[in-house]
Amino acid sequence: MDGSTFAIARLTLPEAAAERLRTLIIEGELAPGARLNERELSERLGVSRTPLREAFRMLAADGLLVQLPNRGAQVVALSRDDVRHAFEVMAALEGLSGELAAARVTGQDVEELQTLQAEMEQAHERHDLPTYYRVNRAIHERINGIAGNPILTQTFKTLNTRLHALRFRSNLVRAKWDQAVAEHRQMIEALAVRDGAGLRDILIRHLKAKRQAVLESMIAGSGDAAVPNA
Amino acid sequence: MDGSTFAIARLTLPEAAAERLRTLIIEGELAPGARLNERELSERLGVSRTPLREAFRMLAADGLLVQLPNRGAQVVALSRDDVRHAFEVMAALEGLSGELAAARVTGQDVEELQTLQAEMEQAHERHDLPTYYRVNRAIHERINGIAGNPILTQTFKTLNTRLHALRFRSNLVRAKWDQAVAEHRQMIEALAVRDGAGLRDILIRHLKAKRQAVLESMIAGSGDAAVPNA
DNA sequence: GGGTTGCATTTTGTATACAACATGCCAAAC
DNA sequence: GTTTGGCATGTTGTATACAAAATGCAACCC
Repeated sequence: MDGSTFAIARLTLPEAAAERLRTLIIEGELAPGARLNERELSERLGVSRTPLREAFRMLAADGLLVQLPNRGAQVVALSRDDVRHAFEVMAALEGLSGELAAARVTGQDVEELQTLQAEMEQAHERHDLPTYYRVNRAIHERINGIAGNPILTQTFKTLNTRLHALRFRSNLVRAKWDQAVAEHRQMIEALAVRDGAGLRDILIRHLKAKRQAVLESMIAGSGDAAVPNA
Repeated sequence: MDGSTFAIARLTLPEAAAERLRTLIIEGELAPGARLNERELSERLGVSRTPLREAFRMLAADGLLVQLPNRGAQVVALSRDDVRHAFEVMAALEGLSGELAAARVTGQDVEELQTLQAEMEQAHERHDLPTYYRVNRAIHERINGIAGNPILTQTFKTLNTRLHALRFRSNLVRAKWDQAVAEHRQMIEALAVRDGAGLRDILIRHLKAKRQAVLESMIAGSGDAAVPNA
């Protein structure tokens, strides 16, 4: 047996703190560029500074925070270039994911995806954005899972989390939404016939549209970030 | 001015500790699967447990350690599947790197790379393995730099560091060495004529050969790791 | 007045004491 | 003989005290 199949997930305190902070960052409670005071935050979270600092390290590894020596942590402010670069890498990874998934997909996988797709289209029709996002995410995670490469999944997830800190969800315009739903249908069709190259292309196109949406949601500006993020 | 141009690099204590541990792991001083006792290690490194724990978090993010709740940290033991997965992702990233580099390369870049290539071939001829590795690494970093995508560079580096923990350097056989040098020459030729697709293919082939070498250097076994690494 | 220097305050960095948890052993019960 | 429960020991987890560094302010000098 797996051995960890029945293990109950116990979140350590630093993990829990990191999770909470991640939410606060993604929801914009902690704004990009904001400096995080350790004492204040530890009181707000009801945790002492030691586990909080470990949480900082984890988030810094995720790219959500930057830590400056003797000057603490601040929330990253992604530049337009950062977004472009992240999407460039994510496109390559999605492409790989598509090829692998097409090679390994089973009939049952396709059925499950078609169910999800139907669910998503219903949400689309009744303008249920939250459900749409949830199912959308589920579909992508499913395809990633079919690809069967945990390192790929994890690498992709890290980049994705970083971008989520931008909170670009808000302004999804109708035309793009329609397009995204259509692309999703194409994905599953490509998967069903195991067309790896085709799926690859669709995923990359899909991601390019997403990048465009993210960039448009960002206020205009140069490629400079408000905060160093390397 | 840049502002940080004259800044002297001060390594924080956790960073320094992480760096030292990274070396110890890569050089095999700390064997895969080994459990790291905090008190003992902190004494050996002359550092208290607090910064050491932050170093652990950093290395865990790099994928060099796994941290089990209430059971401390252990050095990861990569399975053959892990290696396969990592190379799959790295190949996709290298391919992207090649395409981007071909699109952005300048004449000066090519000249510099040709100098490095000559240096490498000399090292190859006099069987100077350490120099070969150093220049080899420099060339790859150079190409990665030309691609001009810091996120790509960093993602790649992380995966590379992970694999280095395997210490596969030792058994490089003659035939493979010759082949690697030849492939390097092809890379630079492809770059010189801005053949992105060509460079992409060469880099991916190059990486596949490397993967093969790494897998052969690992003792035979199933895909299972001695230590959970997710 | 503009600039610099030194001090007070705030904040981060490190060490360490204490608490919680895991592990191995031994004895007792079945 | 095997299993279970409790205990002793060691190791990790957390809080906190103290040290070091950065920051802001005010006095001082030119």
